[in-house]
Amino acid sequence: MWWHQHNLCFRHPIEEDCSSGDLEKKVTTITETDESAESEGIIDCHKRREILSRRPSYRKILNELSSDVSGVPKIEEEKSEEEGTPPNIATMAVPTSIYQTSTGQYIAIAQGGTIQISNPGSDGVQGLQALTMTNSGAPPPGATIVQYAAQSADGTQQFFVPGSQVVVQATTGDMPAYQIRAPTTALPQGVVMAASPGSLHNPQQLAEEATRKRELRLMKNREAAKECRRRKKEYVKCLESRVAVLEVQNKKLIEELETLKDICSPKTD
DNA sequence: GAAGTATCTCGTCAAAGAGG
DNA sequence: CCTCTTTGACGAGATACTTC
Repeated sequence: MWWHQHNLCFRHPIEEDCSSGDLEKKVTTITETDESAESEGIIDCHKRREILSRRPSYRKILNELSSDVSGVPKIEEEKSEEEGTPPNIATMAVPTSIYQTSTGQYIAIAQGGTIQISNPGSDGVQGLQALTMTNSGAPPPGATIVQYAAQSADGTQQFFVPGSQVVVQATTGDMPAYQIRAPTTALPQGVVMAASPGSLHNPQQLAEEATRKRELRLMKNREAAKECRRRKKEYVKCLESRVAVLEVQNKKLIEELETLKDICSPKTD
């Protein structure tokens, strides 16, 4: 595991005194002793271990590197795409339509089927969430009416968007979830069905809820994996460029050493 | 061109960290 | 303790490259 080496870098020998078996599975033990370890006994070893044993993320590692070495780019907190202008930001600049929900959130529907949801409390881009309609094609002419119901007891909210699709907002926990759905054929367009918690006792509905939760989890993990891989690539790139810089530095130092040697011990003919 | 192999990319799962 | 996030591991499919 490549990150084990990073743990080696961050780990302090004092950890030997308070290390748990679980921790040992992930961290290679440093055998050499450190004189300062004893003097630092005052420090809460649990706290220390907590800090040191944390599995470093690519973002943290790279930011650590970037603080040490100038010229190393930092991985930003929220970077939607690597090169160029992120598509959601670009579309955000010129949204086709902007709507406000009953809870005060703003929804921007851009060309290409991207839906952006922003919270009123958030400033600028940070509160934006982008959703892409998978089956978004050219919206039918005139289909720009948004209809939504008042928030139900469980926080579920639906509203129609162009393209005869439905955005379903389900506020489970503190993170609102949004889904793009085709409206059920049984319901006339514009009629909103919001499931109340009491109506979920039906086994079929429970199964549907479980499926929905699973799909949401998979979708989130899919995106997380993409982001993780992007960070990993960036991190590897960063390391490679750092190696290149250090090689040049090393070469220069060797040359300098040779020059100094020549000066100090001139050849006698 | 077909077959085989190597490499890449992506989705998913599981385990552990992080935070409330 | 629970939920969410992060990331290594794994498998499947796609693509590139090589050999015949």
